Amino acid sequence: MSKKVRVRFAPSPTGGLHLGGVRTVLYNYLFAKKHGGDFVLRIEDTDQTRYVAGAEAYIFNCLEWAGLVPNESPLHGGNYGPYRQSERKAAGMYQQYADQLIEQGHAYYAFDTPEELEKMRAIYKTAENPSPQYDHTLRMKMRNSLSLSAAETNQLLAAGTKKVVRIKMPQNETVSFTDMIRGEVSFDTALVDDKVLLKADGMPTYHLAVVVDDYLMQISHAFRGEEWLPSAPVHVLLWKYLFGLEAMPQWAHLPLILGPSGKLSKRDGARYGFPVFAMNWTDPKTNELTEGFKEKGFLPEAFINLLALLGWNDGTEKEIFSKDELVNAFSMERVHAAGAKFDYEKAKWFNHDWIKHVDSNLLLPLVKDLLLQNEIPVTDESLLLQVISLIKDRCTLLPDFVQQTSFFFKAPQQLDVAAVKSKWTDEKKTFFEAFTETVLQQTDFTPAALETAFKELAAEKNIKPGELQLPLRIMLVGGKFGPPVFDIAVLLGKKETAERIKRGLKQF
RNA sequence: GGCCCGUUCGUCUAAGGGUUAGGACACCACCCUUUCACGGUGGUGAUACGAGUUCGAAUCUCGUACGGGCUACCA
Repeated sequence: MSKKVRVRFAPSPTGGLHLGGVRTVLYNYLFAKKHGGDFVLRIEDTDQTRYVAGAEAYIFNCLEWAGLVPNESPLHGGNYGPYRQSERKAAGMYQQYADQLIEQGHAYYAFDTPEELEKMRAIYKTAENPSPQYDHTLRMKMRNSLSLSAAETNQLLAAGTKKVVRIKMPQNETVSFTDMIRGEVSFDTALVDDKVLLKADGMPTYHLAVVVDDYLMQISHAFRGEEWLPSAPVHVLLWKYLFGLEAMPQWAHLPLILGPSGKLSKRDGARYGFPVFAMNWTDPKTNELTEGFKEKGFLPEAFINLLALLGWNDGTEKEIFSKDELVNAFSMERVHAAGAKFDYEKAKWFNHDWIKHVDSNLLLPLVKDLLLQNEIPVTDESLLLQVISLIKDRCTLLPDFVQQTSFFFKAPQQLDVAAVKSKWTDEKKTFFEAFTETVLQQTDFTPAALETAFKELAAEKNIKPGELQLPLRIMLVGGKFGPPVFDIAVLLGKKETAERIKRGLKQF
Protein backbone atom coordinates (compact mmCIF):
# COMPACT_ATOMS: atom_id res chain seq x y z
CA MET A 1 0.00 0.00 0.00
CA SER A 2 1.63 3.09 -1.21
CA LYS A 3 0.51 6.46 -0.05
CA LYS A 4 -1.07 8.96 -2.32
CA VAL A 5 1.33 10.90 -4.47
CA ARG A 6 1.70 14.44 -3.18
CA VAL A 7 4.45 16.70 -4.40
CA ARG A 8 5.26 20.32 -3.71
CA PHE A 9 7.07 23.26 -5.19
CA ALA A 10 8.34 25.58 -2.52
CA PRO A 11 9.68 28.85 -3.85
CA SER A 12 10.78 31.77 -1.76
CA PRO A 13 9.13 34.93 -3.01
CA THR A 14 12.28 36.93 -3.53
CA GLY A 15 12.14 37.88 -7.20
CA GLY A 16 11.52 36.55 -10.67
CA LEU A 17 10.83 32.91 -11.44
CA HIS A 18 13.61 31.59 -13.63
CA LEU A 19 13.94 28.67 -16.02
CA GLY A 20 15.17 26.22 -13.43
CA GLY A 21 12.29 27.09 -11.14
CA VAL A 22 9.71 26.57 -13.85
CA ARG A 23 11.28 23.27 -14.79
CA THR A 24 11.12 22.14 -11.18
CA VAL A 25 7.45 23.10 -11.17
CA LEU A 26 6.96 21.25 -14.42
CA TYR A 27 8.55 18.01 -13.22
CA ASN A 28 6.49 18.21 -10.04
CA TYR A 29 3.35 18.82 -12.03
CA LEU A 30 4.01 16.05 -14.55
CA PHE A 31 4.84 13.57 -11.84
CA ALA A 32 1.71 14.44 -9.86
CA LYS A 33 -0.60 14.24 -12.86
CA LYS A 34 0.99 11.05 -14.11
CA HIS A 35 0.32 9.35 -10.79
CA GLY A 36 -3.04 10.92 -10.09
CA GLY A 37 -1.58 12.89 -7.23
CA ASP A 38 -1.68 16.42 -5.84
CA PHE A 39 0.60 19.28 -6.70
CA VAL A 40 1.07 21.65 -3.78
CA LEU A 41 2.62 25.08 -3.82
CA ARG A 42 4.08 26.26 -0.54
CA ILE A 43 5.60 29.67 -0.02
CA GLU A 44 8.92 29.60 1.79
CA ASP A 45 8.94 33.09 3.24
CA THR A 46 10.84 32.51 6.44
CA ASP A 47 13.48 35.09 5.62
CA GLN A 48 11.79 38.38 6.30
CA THR A 49 14.84 40.35 5.29
CA ARG A 50 14.46 39.12 1.74
CA TYR A 51 10.76 39.79 1.37
CA VAL A 52 9.97 41.25 -2.04
CA ALA A 53 6.57 42.82 -2.65
CA GLY A 54 4.63 41.29 -5.49
CA ALA A 55 6.88 38.27 -5.92
CA GLU A 56 4.29 35.79 -4.73
CA ALA A 57 1.56 37.09 -7.03
CA TYR A 58 4.09 37.09 -9.83
CA ILE A 59 4.85 33.39 -9.26
CA PHE A 60 1.16 32.58 -9.56
CA ASN A 61 0.91 34.56 -12.76
CA CYS A 62 3.80 32.63 -14.25
CA LEU A 63 2.26 29.29 -13.31
CA GLU A 64 -1.07 30.37 -14.72
CA TRP A 65 0.57 31.37 -17.99
CA ALA A 66 2.54 28.14 -18.21
CA GLY A 67 -0.57 26.11 -17.44
CA LEU A 68 0.95 24.55 -14.32
CA VAL A 69 -1.64 25.43 -11.75
CA PRO A 70 -1.31 23.85 -8.29
CA ASN A 71 -4.08 21.92 -6.58
CA GLU A 72 -3.25 23.50 -3.25
CA SER A 73 -1.59 26.81 -2.46
CA PRO A 74 -2.17 30.02 -0.51
CA LEU A 75 -4.22 31.13 -3.50
CA HIS A 76 -6.09 27.92 -4.21
CA GLY A 77 -6.59 26.72 -0.66
CA GLY A 78 -6.47 23.11 0.49
CA ASN A 79 -6.69 20.91 3.55
CA TYR A 80 -3.09 21.27 4.66
CA GLY A 81 -2.85 25.02 5.14
CA PRO A 82 -1.73 27.52 5.80
CA TYR A 83 0.56 27.38 2.77
CA ARG A 84 2.86 30.23 3.75
CA GLN A 85 5.59 29.36 6.19
CA SER A 86 5.36 32.74 7.88
CA GLU A 87 1.73 31.92 8.70
CA ARG A 88 2.62 28.43 9.79
CA LYS A 89 5.19 29.88 12.13
CA ALA A 90 2.61 32.28 13.52
CA ALA A 91 0.39 29.28 14.15
CA GLY A 92 3.21 27.74 16.18
CA MET A 93 3.82 24.82 13.90
CA TYR A 94 7.60 24.60 14.21
CA GLN A 95 8.55 25.40 17.80
CA GLN A 96 7.39 22.07 19.22
CA TYR A 97 9.62 20.13 16.85
CA ALA A 98 12.64 22.22 17.81
CA ASP A 99 11.81 21.57 21.44
CA GLN A 100 11.46 17.88 20.77
CA LEU A 101 14.89 17.75 19.15
CA ILE A 102 16.45 19.50 22.11
CA GLU A 103 14.80 17.10 24.54
CA GLN A 104 16.06 14.19 22.48
CA GLY A 105 19.57 15.65 22.59
CA HIS A 106 19.70 16.09 18.82
CA ALA A 107 19.72 19.85 18.96
CA TYR A 108 20.92 22.58 21.30
CA TYR A 109 20.64 26.28 22.03
CA ALA A 110 23.36 28.57 20.74
CA PHE A 111 23.76 32.10 22.07
CA ASP A 112 26.51 33.33 19.79
CA THR A 113 25.86 36.75 18.33
CA PRO A 114 26.47 37.43 14.64
CA GLU A 115 29.61 39.29 15.68
CA GLU A 116 30.89 36.32 17.62
CA LEU A 117 30.29 34.05 14.68
CA GLU A 118 32.16 36.39 12.43
CA LYS A 119 35.00 36.48 14.90
CA MET A 120 35.10 32.69 15.05
CA ARG A 121 35.36 32.48 11.29
CA ALA A 122 38.13 35.02 11.26
CA ILE A 123 40.10 33.24 13.98
CA TYR A 124 39.92 29.76 12.56
CA LYS A 125 40.21 30.67 8.93
CA THR A 126 43.36 29.27 7.34
CA ALA A 127 44.55 28.61 3.83
CA GLU A 128 43.61 24.99 4.29
CA ASN A 129 40.25 25.77 5.79
CA PRO A 130 38.97 28.96 4.21
CA SER A 131 35.49 28.61 5.64
CA PRO A 132 35.41 27.22 9.18
CA GLN A 133 32.14 25.58 10.11
CA TYR A 134 30.18 25.60 13.33
CA ASP A 135 30.61 21.86 13.76
CA HIS A 136 31.72 19.23 16.25
CA THR A 137 35.29 20.45 16.15
CA LEU A 138 34.31 23.93 17.18
CA ARG A 139 31.03 23.81 19.02
CA MET A 140 32.56 23.36 22.44
CA LYS A 141 34.49 26.58 21.88
CA MET A 142 31.31 28.53 21.26
CA ARG A 143 28.58 29.75 23.59
CA ASN A 144 25.84 27.17 23.62
CA SER A 145 23.95 24.79 25.85
CA LEU A 146 26.57 22.13 25.14
CA SER A 147 29.59 24.15 26.19
CA LEU A 148 27.87 26.04 29.01
CA SER A 149 26.72 24.52 32.27
CA ALA A 150 23.02 23.83 32.77
CA ALA A 151 22.86 26.68 35.26
CA GLU A 152 24.44 29.14 32.87
CA THR A 153 22.18 28.02 30.08
CA ASN A 154 19.07 28.34 32.18
CA GLN A 155 20.13 31.77 33.31
CA LEU A 156 20.62 32.96 29.75
CA LEU A 157 17.31 31.44 28.75
CA ALA A 158 15.51 33.03 31.68
CA ALA A 159 17.04 36.39 30.84
CA GLY A 160 15.57 36.13 27.37
CA THR A 161 18.95 36.15 25.65
CA LYS A 162 18.79 35.90 21.87
CA LYS A 163 19.34 32.31 20.85
CA VAL A 164 19.07 29.94 17.96
CA VAL A 165 18.53 26.21 17.88
CA ARG A 166 21.18 24.19 16.10
CA ILE A 167 21.18 20.55 15.11
CA LYS A 168 23.87 18.49 16.80
CA MET A 169 25.40 16.57 13.94
CA PRO A 170 26.63 13.13 14.99
CA GLN A 171 30.35 12.59 14.80
CA ASN A 172 30.66 9.24 13.15
CA GLU A 173 27.73 8.29 11.11
CA THR A 174 27.18 7.80 7.45
CA VAL A 175 23.89 9.10 6.21
CA SER A 176 22.72 7.77 2.91
CA PHE A 177 19.55 7.72 0.91
CA THR A 178 18.40 6.75 -2.52
CA ASP A 179 17.89 9.59 -4.92
CA MET A 180 15.46 8.82 -7.73
CA ILE A 181 17.87 10.29 -10.26
CA ARG A 182 21.28 9.58 -8.80
CA GLY A 183 20.82 6.33 -6.93
CA GLU A 184 22.48 5.97 -3.56
CA VAL A 185 24.15 9.08 -2.18
CA SER A 186 26.03 9.12 1.09
CA PHE A 187 27.60 11.61 3.46
CA ASP A 188 29.88 11.56 6.47
CA THR A 189 28.01 13.43 9.19
CA ALA A 190 31.23 14.60 10.82
CA LEU A 191 31.81 16.82 7.81
CA VAL A 192 28.47 18.59 8.00
CA ASP A 193 28.04 21.63 10.22
CA ASP A 194 25.51 22.20 12.99
CA LYS A 195 22.95 24.02 10.90
CA VAL A 196 20.64 26.51 12.49
CA LEU A 197 17.13 25.11 12.73
CA LEU A 198 15.31 27.91 14.48
CA LYS A 199 16.45 31.48 14.08
CA ALA A 200 16.63 34.12 16.80
CA ASP A 201 13.38 35.62 15.59
CA GLY A 202 11.64 32.30 16.11
CA MET A 203 11.35 31.57 12.40
CA PRO A 204 12.48 28.15 11.25
CA THR A 205 15.21 27.95 8.68
CA TYR A 206 14.60 26.07 5.47
CA HIS A 207 16.12 22.94 7.02
CA LEU A 208 13.54 22.58 9.77
CA ALA A 209 10.64 23.96 7.79
CA VAL A 210 11.07 21.70 4.80
CA VAL A 211 11.03 18.60 6.95
CA VAL A 212 8.16 19.65 9.20
CA ASP A 213 6.03 20.92 6.35
CA ASP A 214 6.68 17.98 4.07
CA TYR A 215 5.59 15.76 6.93
CA LEU A 216 2.53 17.75 7.87
CA MET A 217 1.50 18.11 4.25
CA GLN A 218 2.05 14.39 3.68
CA ILE A 219 4.42 14.93 0.79
CA SER A 220 5.33 11.62 -0.84
CA HIS A 221 8.04 12.77 -3.25
CA ALA A 222 10.30 15.76 -2.82
CA PHE A 223 11.92 17.25 -5.89
CA ARG A 224 14.32 20.15 -5.73
CA GLY A 225 17.45 21.53 -7.34
CA GLU A 226 20.80 19.82 -7.03
CA GLU A 227 22.09 22.73 -4.97
CA TRP A 228 20.27 21.14 -2.04
CA LEU A 229 22.18 17.90 -2.16
CA PRO A 230 24.90 18.95 0.35
CA SER A 231 22.31 19.71 3.02
CA ALA A 232 20.27 16.58 2.34
CA PRO A 233 21.94 14.66 5.22
CA VAL A 234 20.60 17.26 7.65
CA HIS A 235 17.11 16.73 6.31
CA VAL A 236 17.40 12.96 6.40
CA LEU A 237 18.59 13.09 10.01
CA LEU A 238 15.72 15.36 10.95
CA TRP A 239 13.29 12.93 9.39
CA LYS A 240 14.86 10.13 11.35
CA TYR A 241 14.69 12.02 14.65
CA LEU A 242 11.23 13.52 14.22
CA PHE A 243 9.02 11.34 12.10
CA GLY A 244 10.88 8.18 11.17
CA LEU A 245 12.59 7.32 7.91
CA GLU A 246 9.59 5.29 6.74
CA ALA A 247 7.58 8.48 6.46
CA MET A 248 10.26 10.36 4.54
CA PRO A 249 9.42 11.32 0.97
CA GLN A 250 11.47 9.96 -1.87
CA TRP A 251 14.02 12.50 -2.97
CA ALA A 252 15.03 13.57 -6.42
CA HIS A 253 17.66 16.24 -6.84
CA LEU A 254 17.23 17.79 -10.24
CA PRO A 255 20.25 18.72 -12.33
CA LEU A 256 20.93 22.41 -12.57
CA ILE A 257 20.23 24.46 -15.66
CA LEU A 258 23.39 26.26 -16.51
CA GLY A 259 23.86 29.58 -18.24
CA PRO A 260 26.89 30.39 -20.36
CA SER A 261 28.89 30.60 -17.13
CA GLY A 262 27.57 28.29 -14.47
CA LYS A 263 24.36 28.13 -12.54
CA LEU A 264 21.57 30.27 -13.87
CA SER A 265 20.79 32.80 -11.22
CA LYS A 266 17.98 35.25 -10.69
CA ARG A 267 20.48 38.04 -10.58
CA ASP A 268 21.66 37.35 -14.08
CA GLY A 269 18.46 38.70 -15.54
CA ALA A 270 18.80 39.32 -19.24
CA ARG A 271 22.55 39.57 -19.16
CA TYR A 272 22.95 36.64 -21.50
CA GLY A 273 20.99 38.07 -24.42
CA PHE A 274 18.07 35.76 -23.74
CA PRO A 275 15.39 35.76 -21.08
CA VAL A 276 15.80 33.73 -17.91
CA PHE A 277 12.47 34.55 -16.29
CA ALA A 278 9.12 33.09 -17.31
CA MET A 279 7.49 36.51 -17.47
CA ASN A 280 8.54 40.12 -17.23
CA TRP A 281 9.72 40.99 -13.75
CA THR A 282 10.16 44.47 -12.43
CA ASP A 283 12.25 44.76 -9.31
CA PRO A 284 10.16 46.92 -6.97
CA LYS A 285 13.25 48.48 -5.42
CA THR A 286 15.30 49.40 -8.46
CA ASN A 287 12.41 49.47 -10.93
CA GLU A 288 14.62 47.46 -13.22
CA LEU A 289 12.70 45.41 -15.78
CA THR A 290 13.84 41.95 -16.81
CA GLU A 291 12.23 40.52 -19.91
CA GLY A 292 10.45 37.18 -19.69
CA PHE A 293 9.85 34.35 -22.14
CA LYS A 294 6.21 35.27 -22.43
CA GLU A 295 6.87 38.82 -23.50
CA LYS A 296 9.72 37.75 -25.72
CA GLY A 297 7.09 35.90 -27.72
CA PHE A 298 7.17 32.32 -26.55
CA LEU A 299 4.07 30.16 -26.52
CA PRO A 300 3.50 28.54 -23.12
CA GLU A 301 3.16 25.17 -24.86
CA ALA A 302 6.59 25.61 -26.41
CA PHE A 303 8.07 26.89 -23.18
CA ILE A 304 7.15 23.86 -21.13
CA ASN A 305 8.05 21.58 -24.01
CA LEU A 306 11.57 22.92 -24.25
CA LEU A 307 11.99 22.93 -20.48
CA ALA A 308 10.84 19.33 -20.21
CA LEU A 309 13.41 18.23 -22.76
CA LEU A 310 16.19 20.03 -20.92
CA GLY A 311 17.42 17.07 -18.94
CA TRP A 312 14.74 14.56 -19.79
CA ASN A 313 13.65 12.51 -22.80
CA ASP A 314 11.32 9.60 -23.28
CA GLY A 315 13.91 7.32 -24.84
CA THR A 316 12.62 7.81 -28.37
CA GLU A 317 13.52 10.52 -30.84
CA LYS A 318 10.33 12.44 -30.18
CA GLU A 319 10.95 16.03 -29.17
CA ILE A 320 7.68 17.85 -29.61
CA PHE A 321 5.33 17.04 -26.77
CA SER A 322 2.03 18.55 -25.73
CA LYS A 323 1.42 18.84 -22.02
CA ASP A 324 -0.78 15.74 -22.05
CA GLU A 325 1.85 13.80 -23.90
CA LEU A 326 4.44 14.89 -21.35
CA VAL A 327 2.25 13.77 -18.48
CA ASN A 328 1.88 10.45 -20.16
CA ALA A 329 5.54 9.92 -21.01
CA PHE A 330 7.27 11.44 -18.00
CA SER A 331 9.32 9.47 -15.54
CA MET A 332 11.78 10.76 -12.99
CA GLU A 333 14.15 7.89 -13.63
CA ARG A 334 14.77 9.17 -17.15
CA VAL A 335 15.92 12.56 -15.91
CA HIS A 336 19.60 13.09 -16.57
CA ALA A 337 21.95 13.48 -13.66
CA ALA A 338 24.21 15.98 -15.38
CA GLY A 339 23.51 19.70 -15.55
CA ALA A 340 22.30 21.12 -18.83
CA LYS A 341 23.51 24.26 -20.48
CA PHE A 342 20.60 26.28 -21.78
CA ASP A 343 20.67 26.74 -25.56
CA TYR A 344 18.57 29.69 -26.68
CA GLU A 345 18.79 28.72 -30.36
CA LYS A 346 17.17 25.40 -29.66
CA ALA A 347 14.58 27.10 -27.48
CA LYS A 348 13.62 29.27 -30.43
CA TRP A 349 13.35 26.21 -32.63
CA PHE A 350 10.82 24.69 -30.23
CA ASN A 351 8.77 27.87 -30.35
CA HIS A 352 8.98 28.06 -34.13
CA ASP A 353 7.79 24.51 -34.43
CA TRP A 354 4.89 25.14 -32.08
CA ILE A 355 3.84 28.24 -33.99
CA LYS A 356 3.93 26.32 -37.24
CA HIS A 357 1.77 23.48 -36.00
CA VAL A 358 -0.58 25.05 -33.52
CA ASP A 359 -4.13 25.92 -34.61
CA SER A 360 -4.27 29.45 -36.00
CA ASN A 361 -7.29 30.18 -33.86
CA LEU A 362 -5.08 29.87 -30.82
CA LEU A 363 -2.66 32.37 -32.28
CA LEU A 364 -5.36 34.84 -33.29
CA PRO A 365 -5.91 36.69 -29.99
CA LEU A 366 -2.18 36.84 -29.32
CA VAL A 367 -1.36 38.25 -32.73
CA LYS A 368 -4.26 40.67 -32.67
CA ASP A 369 -3.06 42.01 -29.36
CA LEU A 370 0.41 42.47 -30.72
CA LEU A 371 -0.82 44.31 -33.82
CA LEU A 372 -2.98 46.62 -31.75
CA GLN A 373 0.00 47.40 -29.57
CA ASN A 374 1.84 48.41 -32.72
CA GLU A 375 -1.04 50.59 -33.86
CA ILE A 376 -1.99 48.39 -36.72
CA PRO A 377 -5.76 48.39 -37.12
CA VAL A 378 -7.32 44.95 -37.30
CA THR A 379 -10.84 45.36 -38.57
CA ASP A 380 -11.39 41.93 -39.98
CA GLU A 381 -10.63 38.96 -37.72
CA SER A 382 -11.42 36.35 -40.34
CA LEU A 383 -8.90 38.01 -42.64
CA LEU A 384 -6.35 37.98 -39.83
CA LEU A 385 -6.99 34.29 -39.32
CA GLN A 386 -6.31 33.58 -43.00
CA VAL A 387 -3.20 35.73 -42.86
CA ILE A 388 -1.91 33.92 -39.80
CA SER A 389 -2.30 30.55 -41.47
CA LEU A 390 -0.51 31.87 -44.51
CA ILE A 391 2.51 33.30 -42.72
CA LYS A 392 3.05 31.39 -39.50
CA ASP A 393 5.83 29.30 -41.05
CA ARG A 394 7.81 32.50 -41.17
CA CYS A 395 7.51 33.37 -37.48
CA THR A 396 9.85 32.12 -34.80
CA LEU A 397 8.74 34.43 -32.00
CA LEU A 398 5.33 36.04 -31.66
CA PRO A 399 6.56 39.58 -32.45
CA ASP A 400 7.62 38.30 -35.87
CA PHE A 401 3.94 38.34 -36.73
CA VAL A 402 3.97 42.13 -36.66
CA GLN A 403 6.23 42.46 -39.67
CA GLN A 404 4.66 39.52 -41.46
CA THR A 405 1.04 40.61 -41.06
CA SER A 406 1.02 44.40 -40.80
CA PHE A 407 1.08 45.07 -44.57
CA PHE A 408 -2.20 43.24 -44.91
CA PHE A 409 -3.88 45.85 -42.76
CA LYS A 410 -1.88 48.93 -43.47
CA ALA A 411 -0.24 49.90 -46.77
CA PRO A 412 3.55 50.00 -46.46
CA GLN A 413 4.78 53.48 -45.62
CA GLN A 414 8.12 53.02 -47.28
CA LEU A 415 8.92 50.86 -50.28
CA ASP A 416 12.27 49.21 -50.77
CA VAL A 417 12.75 51.16 -54.01
CA ALA A 418 16.42 50.27 -54.26
CA ALA A 419 15.54 46.60 -54.76
CA VAL A 420 13.77 47.48 -58.02
CA LYS A 421 15.14 50.70 -59.37
CA SER A 422 18.31 49.50 -61.07
CA LYS A 423 16.35 47.17 -63.33
CA TRP A 424 13.33 49.38 -63.81
CA THR A 425 12.21 50.15 -67.38
CA ASP A 426 9.43 52.00 -69.13
CA GLU A 427 8.21 48.69 -70.48
CA LYS A 428 7.71 47.41 -66.97
CA LYS A 429 5.83 50.55 -66.11
CA THR A 430 3.52 49.99 -69.04
CA PHE A 431 3.04 46.43 -67.95
CA PHE A 432 1.91 47.39 -64.48
CA GLU A 433 -0.43 50.06 -65.78
CA ALA A 434 -2.09 47.36 -67.85
CA PHE A 435 -1.96 44.85 -65.01
CA THR A 436 -3.86 47.22 -62.77
CA GLU A 437 -6.76 46.92 -65.16
CA THR A 438 -6.36 43.17 -65.30
CA VAL A 439 -6.67 42.99 -61.55
CA LEU A 440 -9.72 45.20 -61.46
CA GLN A 441 -11.46 43.20 -64.17
CA GLN A 442 -10.44 39.74 -62.98
CA THR A 443 -13.52 37.59 -62.54
CA ASP A 444 -11.82 34.56 -61.02
CA PHE A 445 -9.85 36.36 -58.32
CA THR A 446 -7.80 33.48 -56.95
CA PRO A 447 -4.03 33.25 -56.58
CA ALA A 448 -3.71 30.69 -59.39
CA ALA A 449 -5.93 32.57 -61.82
CA LEU A 450 -4.27 35.86 -61.07
CA GLU A 451 -0.86 34.36 -61.61
CA THR A 452 -1.99 32.98 -64.98
CA ALA A 453 -3.32 36.36 -66.01
CA PHE A 454 -0.10 37.97 -64.84
CA LYS A 455 2.00 35.60 -66.92
CA GLU A 456 -0.16 35.93 -70.00
CA LEU A 457 0.08 39.68 -69.87
CA ALA A 458 3.83 39.44 -69.38
CA ALA A 459 4.13 37.22 -72.44
CA GLU A 460 2.05 39.69 -74.39
CA LYS A 461 4.39 42.50 -73.41
CA ASN A 462 7.37 40.25 -73.99
CA ILE A 463 8.81 40.52 -70.46
CA LYS A 464 9.95 37.64 -68.33
CA PRO A 465 7.39 37.22 -65.53
CA GLY A 466 10.13 36.59 -63.02
CA GLU A 467 11.42 40.12 -63.59
CA LEU A 468 8.04 41.50 -62.68
CA GLN A 469 7.28 39.56 -59.54
CA LEU A 470 9.72 41.35 -57.30
CA PRO A 471 8.47 44.81 -58.25
CA LEU A 472 4.92 43.66 -57.58
CA ARG A 473 5.96 42.35 -54.20
CA ILE A 474 7.68 45.59 -53.31
CA MET A 475 4.57 47.54 -54.26
CA LEU A 476 2.27 45.34 -52.18
CA VAL A 477 4.50 44.50 -49.23
CA GLY A 478 7.13 47.20 -49.16
CA GLY A 479 10.06 44.80 -48.90
CA LYS A 480 11.54 41.49 -49.95
CA PHE A 481 9.63 39.23 -47.62
CA GLY A 482 6.28 37.63 -47.10
CA PRO A 483 4.26 34.76 -48.55
CA PRO A 484 3.63 34.16 -52.29
CA VAL A 485 2.77 37.47 -53.90
CA PHE A 486 -0.48 36.37 -55.59
CA ASP A 487 -1.79 35.06 -52.27
CA ILE A 488 -1.14 38.51 -50.88
CA ALA A 489 -2.92 40.26 -53.73
CA VAL A 490 -6.02 38.12 -53.35
CA LEU A 491 -6.19 38.66 -49.60
CA LEU A 492 -5.69 42.38 -50.15
CA GLY A 493 -8.57 42.54 -52.64
CA LYS A 494 -8.74 43.97 -56.13
CA LYS A 495 -9.14 47.57 -55.15
CA GLU A 496 -6.34 47.71 -52.60
CA THR A 497 -4.01 45.77 -54.89
CA ALA A 498 -4.65 48.17 -57.75
CA GLU A 499 -4.15 51.17 -55.51
CA ARG A 500 -0.87 49.91 -54.15
CA ILE A 501 0.39 49.29 -57.68
CA LYS A 502 -0.54 52.80 -58.74
CA ARG A 503 1.13 54.26 -55.70
CA GLY A 504 4.22 52.15 -56.26
CA LEU A 505 4.51 53.21 -59.86
CA LYS A 506 4.93 56.81 -58.78
CA GLN A 507 7.95 55.90 -56.70
CA PHE A 508 9.93 53.79 -59.13
C1' G B 1 40.77 24.11 1.04
C1' G B 2 36.82 20.40 2.41
C1' C B 3 32.43 17.77 0.98
C1' C B 4 28.88 16.28 -2.74
C1' C B 5 27.34 15.66 -7.81
C1' G B 6 28.69 15.21 -12.70
C1' U B 7 31.68 14.20 -17.71
C1' U B 8 29.06 11.05 -25.42
C1' C B 9 29.46 15.97 -31.58
C1' G B 10 29.79 23.55 -30.21
C1' U B 11 24.65 22.68 -27.49
C1' C B 12 20.44 19.21 -25.79
C1' U B 13 20.74 14.05 -25.89
C1' A B 14 20.09 8.14 -27.52
C1' A B 15 22.70 3.65 -27.19
C1' G B 16 19.43 -2.06 -20.54
C1' G B 17 28.77 -5.20 -22.47
C1' G B 18 28.71 -6.80 -29.01
C1' U B 19 25.68 -0.55 -33.45
C1' U B 20 29.61 1.92 -39.49
C1' A B 21 28.23 5.44 -31.66
C1' G B 22 21.74 7.27 -33.52
C1' G B 23 18.63 11.85 -33.38
C1' A B 24 17.66 17.17 -32.68
C1' C B 25 19.44 22.51 -32.60
C1' A B 26 23.21 25.37 -34.85
C1' C B 27 26.55 25.48 -39.13
C1' C B 28 27.81 24.21 -44.47
C1' A B 29 26.32 22.37 -49.49
C1' C B 30 22.62 21.03 -52.92
C1' C B 31 17.26 20.64 -54.37
C1' C B 32 12.47 23.24 -54.17
C1' U B 33 11.31 28.57 -54.66
C1' U B 34 12.78 34.45 -59.68
C1' U B 35 10.99 37.48 -52.17
C1' C B 36 11.70 35.62 -47.27
C1' A B 37 10.64 31.28 -45.18
C1' C B 38 8.77 26.12 -44.81
C1' G B 39 10.19 21.54 -46.71
C1' G B 40 13.63 17.71 -48.86
C1' U B 41 18.62 15.46 -49.51
C1' G B 42 23.56 15.26 -47.99
C1' G B 43 27.88 16.91 -45.06
C1' U B 44 31.32 18.62 -40.98
C1' G B 45 31.32 17.12 -35.87
C1' A B 46 31.65 13.29 -29.76
C1' U B 47 32.44 8.66 -25.93
C1' A B 48 38.07 13.72 -21.11
C1' C B 49 42.64 10.76 -19.90
C1' G B 50 45.01 6.28 -17.72
C1' A B 51 44.68 1.57 -15.69
C1' G B 52 41.75 -2.78 -14.54
C1' U B 53 37.55 -6.66 -15.20
C1' U B 54 35.96 -9.17 -19.90
C1' C B 55 36.58 -13.03 -25.79
C1' G B 56 34.54 -8.02 -26.19
C1' A B 57 33.79 -1.56 -22.52
C1' A B 58 30.68 4.77 -24.19
C1' U B 59 28.40 1.15 -20.91
C1' C B 60 31.24 -2.20 -14.87
C1' U B 61 35.58 -0.83 -11.11
C1' C B 62 39.60 2.35 -9.56
C1' G B 63 42.70 6.59 -10.25
C1' U B 64 43.65 11.34 -12.58
C1' A B 65 41.97 15.64 -14.94
C1' C B 66 38.20 18.93 -15.81
C1' G B 67 33.26 21.15 -14.86
C1' G B 68 29.39 22.36 -11.47
C1' G B 69 27.14 22.87 -6.64
C1' C B 70 27.49 23.57 -1.35
C1' U B 71 30.42 25.37 2.57
C1' A B 72 24.90 32.08 6.17
C1' C B 73 20.41 33.08 12.02
C1' C B 74 19.34 32.78 2.35
C1' A B 75 16.45 29.69 0.09
